[in-house]
Amino acid sequence: MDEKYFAKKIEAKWQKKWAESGAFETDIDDAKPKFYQLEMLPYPSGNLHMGHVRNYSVGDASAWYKRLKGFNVLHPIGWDSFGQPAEDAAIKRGANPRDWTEENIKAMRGQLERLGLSYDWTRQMAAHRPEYYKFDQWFFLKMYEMGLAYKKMTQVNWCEFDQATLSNEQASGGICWRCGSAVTKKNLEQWFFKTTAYTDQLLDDMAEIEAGWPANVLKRQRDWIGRSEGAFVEFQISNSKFQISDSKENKSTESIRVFTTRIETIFGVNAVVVAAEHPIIQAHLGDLSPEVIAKIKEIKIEKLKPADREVEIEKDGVDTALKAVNPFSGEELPVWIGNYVMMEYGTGAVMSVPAHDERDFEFAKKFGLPIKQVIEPQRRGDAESEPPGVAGGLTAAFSDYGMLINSGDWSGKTYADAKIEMSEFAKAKGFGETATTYRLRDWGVSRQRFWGSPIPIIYCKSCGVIPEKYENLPVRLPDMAPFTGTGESPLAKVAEFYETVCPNCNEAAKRETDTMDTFVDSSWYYFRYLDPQNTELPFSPDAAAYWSPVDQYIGGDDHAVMHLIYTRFWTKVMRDIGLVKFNEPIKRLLAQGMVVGETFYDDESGKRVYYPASNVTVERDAKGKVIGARSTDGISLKWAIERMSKSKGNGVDPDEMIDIYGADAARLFILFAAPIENELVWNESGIEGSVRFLQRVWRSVWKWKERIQSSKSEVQSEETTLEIRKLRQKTHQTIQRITESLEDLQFNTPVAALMELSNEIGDFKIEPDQATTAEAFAVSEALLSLVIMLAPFAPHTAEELFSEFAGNSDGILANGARFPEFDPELIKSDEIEIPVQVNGKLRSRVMASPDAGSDLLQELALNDEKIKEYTGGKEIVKVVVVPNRLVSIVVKG
RNA sequence: GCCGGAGUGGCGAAAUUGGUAUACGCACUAGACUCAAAAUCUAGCGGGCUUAACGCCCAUGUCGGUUCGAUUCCGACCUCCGGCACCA
Repeated sequence: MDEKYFAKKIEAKWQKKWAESGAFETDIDDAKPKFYQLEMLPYPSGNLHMGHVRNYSVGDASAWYKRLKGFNVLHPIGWDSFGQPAEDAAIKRGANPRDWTEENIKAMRGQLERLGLSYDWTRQMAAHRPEYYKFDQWFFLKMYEMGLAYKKMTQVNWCEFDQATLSNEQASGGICWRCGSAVTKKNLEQWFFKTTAYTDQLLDDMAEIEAGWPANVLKRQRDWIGRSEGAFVEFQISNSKFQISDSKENKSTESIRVFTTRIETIFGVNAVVVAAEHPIIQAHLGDLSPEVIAKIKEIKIEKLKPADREVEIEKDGVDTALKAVNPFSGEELPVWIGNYVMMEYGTGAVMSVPAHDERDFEFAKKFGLPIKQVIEPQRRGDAESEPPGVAGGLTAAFSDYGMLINSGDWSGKTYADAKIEMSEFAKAKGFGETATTYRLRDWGVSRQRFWGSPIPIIYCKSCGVIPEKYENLPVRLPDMAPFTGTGESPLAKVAEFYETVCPNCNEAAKRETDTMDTFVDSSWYYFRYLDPQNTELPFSPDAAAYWSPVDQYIGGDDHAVMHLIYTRFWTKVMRDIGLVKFNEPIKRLLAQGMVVGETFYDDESGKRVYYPASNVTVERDAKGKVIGARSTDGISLKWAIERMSKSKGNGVDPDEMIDIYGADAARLFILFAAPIENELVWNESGIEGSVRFLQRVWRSVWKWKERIQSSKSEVQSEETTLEIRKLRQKTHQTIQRITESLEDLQFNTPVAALMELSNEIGDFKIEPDQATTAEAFAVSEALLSLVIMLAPFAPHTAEELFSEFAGNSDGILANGARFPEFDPELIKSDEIEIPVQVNGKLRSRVMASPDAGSDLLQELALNDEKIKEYTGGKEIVKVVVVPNRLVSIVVKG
């Protein structure tokens, strides 16, 4: 060991040692409990960013901690390696997507290794490799058999000029992002996974994970699924002009079905409002007036425009001249088309109750439709619950609950009773039923892309849609395809790929040329780690039974909805296939905050400029709010906090960090700087503090190591001093604090605790060569505990220092070292300081034994000289004594 | 608009079931060492008033409440951040 701390030297050394000895390769010791520590896998862009460093530093700390606590730890990593950037590189530079991806993986693996992360690299997976995507296809076939994968026509954005499908983003504003021509909708056959088959399970099983998942993630998933309890009600079309003429039996079979959550307001309906795409409108296009047709077109075009969330869209619509009958009141109502009704939700038709729904109110006001109040507050005369402007007619919708009025037989009932009774009535009469609708849709998985798992389906002229046989998997991607960038699947141009024979009749047939959404890969990747070499199954049920579910999952909260819903869905499918035996794959989830950087813009040009933070002074107003910035060379700048990235010029390259400060310092700092769920504003100068801390620990060990070694042969003595007790107390308190924090997934406070212990060791003023055996032991205990507890945060430094104590360089884990345990006896003090308050204000402190009872503490407090000054000549009203905590005296006069 | 979350020094942040507010770090100031600088070490570091020993007052977004005692609990308000959004 060198007297000076050289991060580079020891980091390279230990990384090599770990790799050679397979230190982090997973093995199963039956005597130990298991722990599956998982972090979200990266996309191999070629560059690690600070968000990754944060994510993986936390995961690594957790994995190290659990190993030191005596768990069999599985801590794997892999690559989400299918996706658009590889294809873009192919389009732009003619790169081969596979080579491009493999090179990036190689580069990023190097970066991860330089961080010294304790992964079991033998279990690595990569989505783009056939041995992995084979099982995407395997799952697809299973789901097809189970009726969970199906094909249907849907509308996609289509550019006629480019002959290309466009994503919603690419079709923004109704204009093709590439050529500028108008976007049309095109019907395209797409494959779907039936996520909606598991909607209720996805909601109800949240109860199983409630304790371990952040509340806001569950809430967002709940909102996304959007369960809504209500009823369907049929409104018959009544005017003969629009009856379907070719209906032989009954001319009035046509009806509009609406979905409502407020059936009890049905006597207040003034119109049925439908979406412009509603089938009834399509069916009667020929019967509608030219004005109505024009309006429909207008509304449809408006809908294509990009949604601006800040601006509320003005209500628009038109009376179709159709009439429908309110089945409760018998009233004949107009049927309107409204731009605020969405075809995608419910039935694409609503009953408009302006008195009790804000949107309907706005619509009625604009078009002068009648507004009839049918609900009044339950508590009359209570100003707060009164509807707005009730005396002279409503001035706004009254959407609270209350009693029914103007509602025929139901007048006078409470909304809750009426809701139930009216639903039952509708069902009995055959014009309605209770219903639950959801916002969640089936998962469209077809992508017209090259760089994804091919969908294992064959189209045969005589047999139709035929799944590929299991023994023919994987359906391999060709090496290359003509990339036109038009959005049409490149595989459709590779005859060697799509030309095949029908597994059924052996006639010539054509393969599906779309590939799967990359979210498919990330839905089950962490089960592949459990059994990465399996060629028959995605993983064996036995391996899954031992390691899964995941004990701890860590990743960015941008995946709170999509990825984490898909993977929950996938687990339920795997359970139904028989691969796993549980409902929920992830016990505990930690959503880590983003790493952001300060970004500066030139005030005049508005252009982004790069300045190191040290060359910029940030200007704040009196309240401390940032109002601007100025560079040292006098240029006025605009200041912003933005997600770190190279293109924004606020990015920090992890390699550069490691090069300057070392991986340990970078990791330590990123954990120390802020609670893990907070956003972290990267700040360069803070990391130097971490380096200083590591150097101080290093020097302490260096200073004491010889004395500690020599003390090992000395006879232990019972002799003790105040200094020794103080140091040992701090040591054991620190062990307790760090253990509790890590169990609670806090990573910033343990680092602070390590620093405090290090400071305490520094304050131990005895020189090593004069230290007694007992003193040397106390220091040894403190330093050894410090070093082992440092391992989750700064493993290289910890390993190097530990080998000084161990006398060999096998490493912490190989030596069987364990996270230290604290001794509660040693945490206790002989004497503690008890604050004394008079009338709620701190006036003095008295020293007492921690075992001192209330009477003794009261006596000590009342006899304290300073306290006497405050109590003298006054009446003592009350004395509150909290043993071990404080004494509070109340006086009068 | 609806639903969450958060406001503590110059900055990132601590604070157990309500019990000594500001731990730890950054930045800053002064001193020691040095020919000098860096590094390191020592001391100081919420605001104010007296002082220069002690001490006192005010401070956890604002206002109020409960309590011997509130950053913590309750009510109202302000500000910021995040999610969702014509979801019937």
